[in-house]
Amino acid sequence: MSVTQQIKAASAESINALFNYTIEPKSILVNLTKPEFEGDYTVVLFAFVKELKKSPDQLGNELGTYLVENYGHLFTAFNVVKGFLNLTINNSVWLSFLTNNYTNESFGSTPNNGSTVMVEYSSPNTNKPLHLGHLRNNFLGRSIAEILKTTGNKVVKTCIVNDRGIHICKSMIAWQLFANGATPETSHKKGDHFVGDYYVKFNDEFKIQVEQLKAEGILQEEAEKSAPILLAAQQMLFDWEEGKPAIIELWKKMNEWVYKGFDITYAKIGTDFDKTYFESNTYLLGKDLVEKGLLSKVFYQKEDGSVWIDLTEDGLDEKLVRRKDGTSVYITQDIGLAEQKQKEFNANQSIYVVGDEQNYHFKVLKLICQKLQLPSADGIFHLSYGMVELPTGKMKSREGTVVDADDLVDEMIAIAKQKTEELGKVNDFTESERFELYETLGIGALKFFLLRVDPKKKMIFNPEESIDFHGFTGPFIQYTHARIKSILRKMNINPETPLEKIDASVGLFPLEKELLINLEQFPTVLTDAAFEHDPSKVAIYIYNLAKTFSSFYNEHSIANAENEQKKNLRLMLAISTAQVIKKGMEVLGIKVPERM
RNA sequence: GGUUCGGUAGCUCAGCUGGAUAGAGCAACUGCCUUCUAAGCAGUAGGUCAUUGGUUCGAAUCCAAUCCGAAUCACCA
Repeated sequence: MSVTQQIKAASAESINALFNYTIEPKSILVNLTKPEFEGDYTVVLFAFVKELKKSPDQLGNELGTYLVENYGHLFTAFNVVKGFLNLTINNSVWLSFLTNNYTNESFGSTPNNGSTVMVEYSSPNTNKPLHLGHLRNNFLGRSIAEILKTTGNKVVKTCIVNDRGIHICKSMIAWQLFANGATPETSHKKGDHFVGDYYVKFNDEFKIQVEQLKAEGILQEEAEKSAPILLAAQQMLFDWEEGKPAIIELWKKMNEWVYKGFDITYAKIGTDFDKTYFESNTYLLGKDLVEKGLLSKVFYQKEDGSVWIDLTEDGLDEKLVRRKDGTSVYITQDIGLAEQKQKEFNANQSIYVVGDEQNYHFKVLKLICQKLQLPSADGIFHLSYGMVELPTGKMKSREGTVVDADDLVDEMIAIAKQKTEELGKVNDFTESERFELYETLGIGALKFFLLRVDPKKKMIFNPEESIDFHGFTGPFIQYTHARIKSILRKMNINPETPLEKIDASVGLFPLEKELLINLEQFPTVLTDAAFEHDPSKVAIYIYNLAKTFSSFYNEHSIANAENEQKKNLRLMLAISTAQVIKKGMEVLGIKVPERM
């Protein structure tokens, strides 16, 4: 039980004993005491003042007295300011916490809770390379999966590859028309970029053809529908669905190029999946569910044969689930895939990491699944995240305003290299050690930058200003870790080094206590982050921990502590901090170096 | 137009289940490397928490209205 929980429980018990009045421990508000007051934690009493018919001061004094008298192992002193009961925690609480956990690798983890969670993320299209938006998606998905793992869930990471459809055919037709048989190898390009270039090429050509048609007096709208290259792409999609061998072969070949490219990017940014679904295999799923829905009258058929669901009673619109020609639409595939996943993994929860532009879609998806009474329905959770925008607005692939993932990653690594070399700290590193460090720092800075913000909120990225390495950043935290490791190396301390038990009378300086209070909150932060599906909670916490350590480090010497007891205390604090930083950064997918 | 989300320091963001004088980082300015790594530390300055009204002991936080911005409401995915 965390210290905060203990305070709540003790307060509830005490109020019951003193006033014969029952309150839920959860309903008691406990905060950290503001620095300008004496004490560690503060119980806010206003909520109970009226019910207990006491003045805030009276209540505070009576409760404080009772707590110190009966829970002396927890509290040593109290004071009351207005309606705030400030409590000083017994140092032995902090010391036993520290000695019990400073080498405990599972500190922060929750035991297995028996539940299985699926996390679907990344979900790329195979017609263009990954961009900054995908990076936010990948980092979020990966991090949420790790957070859920450490908090006791079995996690299955999945990816649905959008490998078919008109957008794929667009790059295929452009390649046929303009490539002259060129391949990624002959043009020395990464496969996903190579294919993406033809997608751009399609759009360029499309625009030209539309202009030509307009010059011939055809209206814009009509021209956009009848541009020959678009018609060719549509024919190609038809041929693909028919299984025409030449088209299938081309489709396979081009997708292979893209996958090779993705593999390189994924390996670099640390993305992986337990199960990958391909839309070309799943797009027909859900058709039987349409039939079932018609039978159970969840769906209805219009005169033209198309099938719909009426969601107006739920405050939404009517939604199509099958076209009049019998082909299924996006939502139907998703319903089918949801059922498929349920059959395969029987998960308690299924999290979809998808941008907030699809909020409506997922609302509808969940609602339809519930109406169809699919067992997976209630477990559907859309982890909706905000778009990454440029100062000039939204990124648009067609207008070339996207920030390419590979370019950005390379740039970050290059900046890390430059900054590190300027500082001259790695002169004795081998070539491969250096390269590894630059990757750790560059990618760490990028991941932290994208994960430190509340996922729900859109965020702005300015390509003109490079991502910082100072302050509230990944490298600052990595640096804190490296400094601790450096101290331990110099003092010849390793994980097996036994440290003497610390006497309760040792006394704690404010910064030592602040560090302890911070460290003790780690498990709570992880469970909160899991509950909220919010890695930024962890990022902010780890930053504050590193910041507190830096202040502590500057104020108090470890190697030259006042006495042996203090030296051991500070060593334990340092070891514990390094461990929490490492584990916290790990769930964010960020490595921490031993040296930098 | 309907629905949903957002507006906090010059910039990027915390804080939002109501609690003490609204916090960080960047940028600006002052100090601190002969003592465990200065990617650091300590400090100064910077705010009408979009606006107005309401709820109450107490509102950045809850409610209403207004202004501004975004997403979405496809037989696209």
